[in-house]
Amino acid sequence: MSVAPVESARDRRRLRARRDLALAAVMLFEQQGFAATPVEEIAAAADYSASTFFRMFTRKEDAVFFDMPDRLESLRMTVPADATWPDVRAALVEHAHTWEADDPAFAAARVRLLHREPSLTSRYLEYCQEYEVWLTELVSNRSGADPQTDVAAQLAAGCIIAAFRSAFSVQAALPARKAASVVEYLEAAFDALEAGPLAPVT
Amino acid sequence: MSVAPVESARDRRRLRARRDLALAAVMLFEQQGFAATPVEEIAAAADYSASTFFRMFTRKEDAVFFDMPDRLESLRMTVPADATWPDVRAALVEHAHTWEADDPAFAAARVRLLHREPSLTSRYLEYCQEYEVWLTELVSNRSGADPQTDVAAQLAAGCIIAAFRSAFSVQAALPARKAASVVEYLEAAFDALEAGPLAPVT
DNA sequence: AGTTTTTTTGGTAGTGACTCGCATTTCGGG
DNA sequence: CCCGAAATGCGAGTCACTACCAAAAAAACT
Repeated sequence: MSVAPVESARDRRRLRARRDLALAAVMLFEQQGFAATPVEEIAAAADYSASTFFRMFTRKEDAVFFDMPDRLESLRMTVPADATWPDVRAALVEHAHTWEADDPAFAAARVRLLHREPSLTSRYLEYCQEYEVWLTELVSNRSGADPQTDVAAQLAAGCIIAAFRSAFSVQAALPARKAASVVEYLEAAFDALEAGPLAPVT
Repeated sequence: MSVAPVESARDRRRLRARRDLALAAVMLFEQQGFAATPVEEIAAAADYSASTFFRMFTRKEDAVFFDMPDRLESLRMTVPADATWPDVRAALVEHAHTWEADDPAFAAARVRLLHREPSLTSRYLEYCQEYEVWLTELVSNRSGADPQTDVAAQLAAGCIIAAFRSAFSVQAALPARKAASVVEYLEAAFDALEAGPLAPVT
């Protein structure tokens, strides 16, 4: 058996298929809407069958987030279990940066699409919750409490993700020409979080 | 035409049907799981047809949250547009209180179910986002900014909902006998939010 | 009370997401 | 070059959800 974890030809083929299907999906969703685009059509646009689509993605929505599992995994591997807040902040900023580094236009289009289509928004929120669970564990490592029952840890994680989400949300709401990099909004959100998030309502 | 907004016999019948279907749904979901329970079975358990079920709820998941639209609406009507943070905090605590006031056992069971079943968790997160949108508008009223592009307002709203969610999450994680009222966890979460949510990770 | 009108309900048919098992093809390794 | 394993496509099946229609029930009106 082979020990090569990443660089097999099969893996490369698989990655390419996932990417092709994802690009086709995003394009079609933008043009005709999520509900109006059957999986069959997405698969056909990428020269695959619907069977293969569901072998690549467990759900129709997942095609749009084709790179999320890998990115989330690399985030998990990068940040040590005893990281402090500045570490986490820097890691998340870097995370957001790589997100749009490869193809800024596609990244922005996807963020906008994801905020327009309720089904995709819902899936997005599920991914955010995955981030939150990870962050909750990270935070509760320092206090030594059980992450499942530690209100303070869950609150901290939730607020960090709230900052994350607000950055993407604002970028998506701005017209393509006016929108800046997510990193800028994210830094602003983190600054506001550190300064006290309730400031504007107090 | 009638001007009576609430107390029509039709409305009462409708409310009762919704509640019966919801109770049947929650019970069956608890026993056999969400995916393993077809809508047909829920409807039959409440002596209705599947047609009627989908007339009452747009989605299968919505049955579990049958009282959410009303509760959210009453929250909107209660809190004035120029409310300050203490007002909002008090309103949300009261909101959480009424949630479990009628039937604490059912409320706790539902919260636990909702955290166990991914499909229900997803729907729950969508409702949380509705709260967030409302709070964002509330907060941005004070700053006068556009809620869609105001990072600070969205962050504040997200953090408030993070506190809300952490309270329910902790209650759901605790075994039925050990769990206290959600209000207690919510007050603790709000206190932590006011004191600075990043404290445990700094 | 009886009739008309409106609402509610259940049934049927249809679409599309998603699953499963199978036959065929394709591909990597020996 | 060949053999075993994995990838692909196909067909059948389940179920959520929608649209439509006909019958039953309730409300409204005389």
